[in-house]
Amino acid sequence: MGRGDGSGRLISAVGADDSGTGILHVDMDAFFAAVEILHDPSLRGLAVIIGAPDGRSVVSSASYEARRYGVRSAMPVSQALRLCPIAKVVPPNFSSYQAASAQVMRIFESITPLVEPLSIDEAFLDVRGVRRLWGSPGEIAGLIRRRVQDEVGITCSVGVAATKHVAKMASTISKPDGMLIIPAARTQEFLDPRPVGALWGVGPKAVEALHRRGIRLVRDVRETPPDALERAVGPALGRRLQDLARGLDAREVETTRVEKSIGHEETFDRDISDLELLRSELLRLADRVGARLRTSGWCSGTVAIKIRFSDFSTLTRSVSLPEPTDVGQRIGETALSLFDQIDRRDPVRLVGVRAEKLRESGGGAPALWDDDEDHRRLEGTLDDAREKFGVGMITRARHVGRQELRGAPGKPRPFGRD
DNA sequence: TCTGGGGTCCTAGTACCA
DNA sequence: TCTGTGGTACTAGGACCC
Repeated sequence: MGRGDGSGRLISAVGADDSGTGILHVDMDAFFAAVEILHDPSLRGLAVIIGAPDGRSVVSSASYEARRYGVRSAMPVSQALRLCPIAKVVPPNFSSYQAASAQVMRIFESITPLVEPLSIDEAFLDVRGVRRLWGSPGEIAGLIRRRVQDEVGITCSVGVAATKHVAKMASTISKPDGMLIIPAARTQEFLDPRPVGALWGVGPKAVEALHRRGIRLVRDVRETPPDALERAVGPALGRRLQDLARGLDAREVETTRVEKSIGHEETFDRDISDLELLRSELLRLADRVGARLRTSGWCSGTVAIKIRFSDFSTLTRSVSLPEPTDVGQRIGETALSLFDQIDRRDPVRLVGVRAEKLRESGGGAPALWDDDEDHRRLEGTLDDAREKFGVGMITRARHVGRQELRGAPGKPRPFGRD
């Protein structure tokens, strides 16, 4: 979803030329906020921010009324409230977002089997094979917008183009509640005047590197020699940008996705120096990673930990296991051994555990850690520590909510903000 | 002023082996 | 035996996405 406030919006007229297109990108508008407004109509027309009202939370979603004050996704809630003091802060309710998302995805799948969910609130659709059933891509985009509005009660924006990348750019520009069709023959005309930051994979660092070389527009990317571009942003991104700037994007709409890693991390209410508490948190996170591995039928070949210190510096450590595992206890022991090798110079604000190099578990391992006595003892120890130190509680509720969104490998990955 | 959580992908450095 | 080389695997860190 775009982070914009709707300024600079472009939309297509009904019946606009859609020749040569067939890929749709559908993106819900301010999805989390829209679902909250749906459930509480008194919020309609207000500046709504989705995020925890205290602690170190960031904005998960904001209504367009809040965006007009400069509020953006991923911004600390405290900063958002300074920009927009009248905003109503609503804690996230992930299960209701999941339910709305499932409803929307069902609409997509009733139109074409070629649906690629990108996140909880957006998807690519390939409608090239269903024209005789539903009409042209532009007509199908209109149909989807009407059905999402009528059946779910929220609005979405749709980009229609010949490729995924251009369709996604088009939906972003058409927000909110819009549709933009880019006929194949006019792709270059559409791309050329866009800023480089609009290209997929170009974030703040790449924008800075490109700007330093005078490359500001997609047209500049297209006209820059490949070797100069690769020197600016690296070989892989450089080559990709060459193609994207020319409207070349051979990626098909993929209906399945295999997860490559599963992890959990937690930021504490305030920074922690107590080693035993940090170790307890690592064990708890490892336990949850193991539980998700078993639910999904996967084993992990590598365990990684992430530690973020009070100065926000972050380090990761990882190690390959002699035998793949889905047992939380083993993952936890490995995480602790990595943790013990770290020079813990400063208080810690975040710890994380991740299972990588996933492979099928082949029958699945017994749940040694989730339900047994050791696990209960661990949680008891942790709660004692929390009581003693009074930290680390803010994100538990959010994690529980997120957990409900978690899918097995092969399902779309859910995202933390829309 | 303060920076979440869950992911993917890329790059660079290093180790190991033939 | 020592050195160089190329391929591969592993590890760490960072950028980016939503």
